[in-house]
Amino acid sequence: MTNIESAEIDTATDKPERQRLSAQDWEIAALELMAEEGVAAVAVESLARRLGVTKGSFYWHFSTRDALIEAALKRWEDTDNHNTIARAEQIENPTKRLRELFRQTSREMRSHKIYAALLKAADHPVVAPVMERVSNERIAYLARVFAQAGMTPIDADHRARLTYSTYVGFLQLALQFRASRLSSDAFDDYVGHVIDTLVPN
Amino acid sequence: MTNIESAEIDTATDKPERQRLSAQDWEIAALELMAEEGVAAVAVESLARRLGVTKGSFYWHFSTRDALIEAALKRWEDTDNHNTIARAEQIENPTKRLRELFRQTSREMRSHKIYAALLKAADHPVVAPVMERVSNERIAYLARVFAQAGMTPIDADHRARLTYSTYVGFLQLALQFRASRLSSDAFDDYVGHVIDTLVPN
DNA sequence: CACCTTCCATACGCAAGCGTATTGACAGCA
DNA sequence: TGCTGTCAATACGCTTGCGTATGGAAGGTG
Repeated sequence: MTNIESAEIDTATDKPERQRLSAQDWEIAALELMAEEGVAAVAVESLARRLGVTKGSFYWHFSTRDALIEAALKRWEDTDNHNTIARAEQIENPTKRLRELFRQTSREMRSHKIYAALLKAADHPVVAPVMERVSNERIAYLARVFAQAGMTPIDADHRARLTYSTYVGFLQLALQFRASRLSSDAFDDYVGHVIDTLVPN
Repeated sequence: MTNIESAEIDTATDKPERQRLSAQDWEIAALELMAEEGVAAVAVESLARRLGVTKGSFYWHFSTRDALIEAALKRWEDTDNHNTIARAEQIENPTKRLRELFRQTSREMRSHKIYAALLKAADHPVVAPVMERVSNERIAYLARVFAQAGMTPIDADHRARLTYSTYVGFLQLALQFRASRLSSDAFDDYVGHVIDTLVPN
């Protein structure tokens, strides 16, 4: 309707960006929404509004909603996810590496928010395999490091599972209801306690 | 239509129970469905089908869907929930009580399934306060016991949070994707490791 | 037996969400 | 300038789920 003007004024929502969109744009927006409001909130028309367009655009880029979610998760798995382990891998000493991994994980919420959102939607056929892959990879990695730190294979395996459960549980408790939300200092203190309890020696 | 016969034959689904329903029946059925398929699956018409009636019945007992969920959760909180702590309370020695609490929790899935379902729906305005209450109660209880077992107040608090996170995380990992599902023996072994790691002495 | 209360069925309106079909705008290139 | 490919708007149909309105059946009670 008012397209000639809107090329200049262009306040679909209020952001002056607006150009034609690519599949990537949709995927990124989907991840953003997922982090904030969960997988269920990633609805086609809702996302479209958010991007200042209509469904007509979406279905040009993706054949279906699940296709978008799948693509978005692939992107997340390939980027946000891989880096986490890769960065820790640089530290030689296994024990130190574990400590650093803990502290590192306790910051940088973005990727964790997405993981928490996926956790709540683990029954969804598209996210289930992703979660299974990611979680098992991480647990296996932890087990390797615990073993390197001197634990027996079985103990390392158990400790890895325990540690990862703690991580998952913490995400829920902290992100969901801000009830058990700690102050920054108290939080560091808590992380310290966790490290002392779970990391050998 | 075929009501005269159905009083005798009565196979709405296949269970020969069928009588007129009470609010309780709906609440219990709702909890059952929640445990199996999550809060989102608790839909009025779906539940009605499950009970062999129609919505007409439901809206006589409850004014709204949320009212049902609220009532069901209240029931859960009052029964399933209270017993857990009460039963452990009988053991004198704090350390032994903790061990027993762990082992006890590692069985009897029913109530835990519901808790896991609630966890995934913690953003729902009706379940949020329930979860907040229940979780905080349990964490506070754990902290008390850890303190009784000889830890300093601060450490007891941290350990309680850590322990409860482990519980929550385990629920997710175990119940959601059967990926990291263990055999019965291996599971007992794992629980042993958790106890050794988290329970003092 | 008449009647009232309790429980339930049926039919409807409404919103959200997915997916389809069709048409339009615009950019780049011939 | 006209053609073509890319991205987007509009309008539609379908399903699911909530809630309402209204009438009917069945059991107890006077």
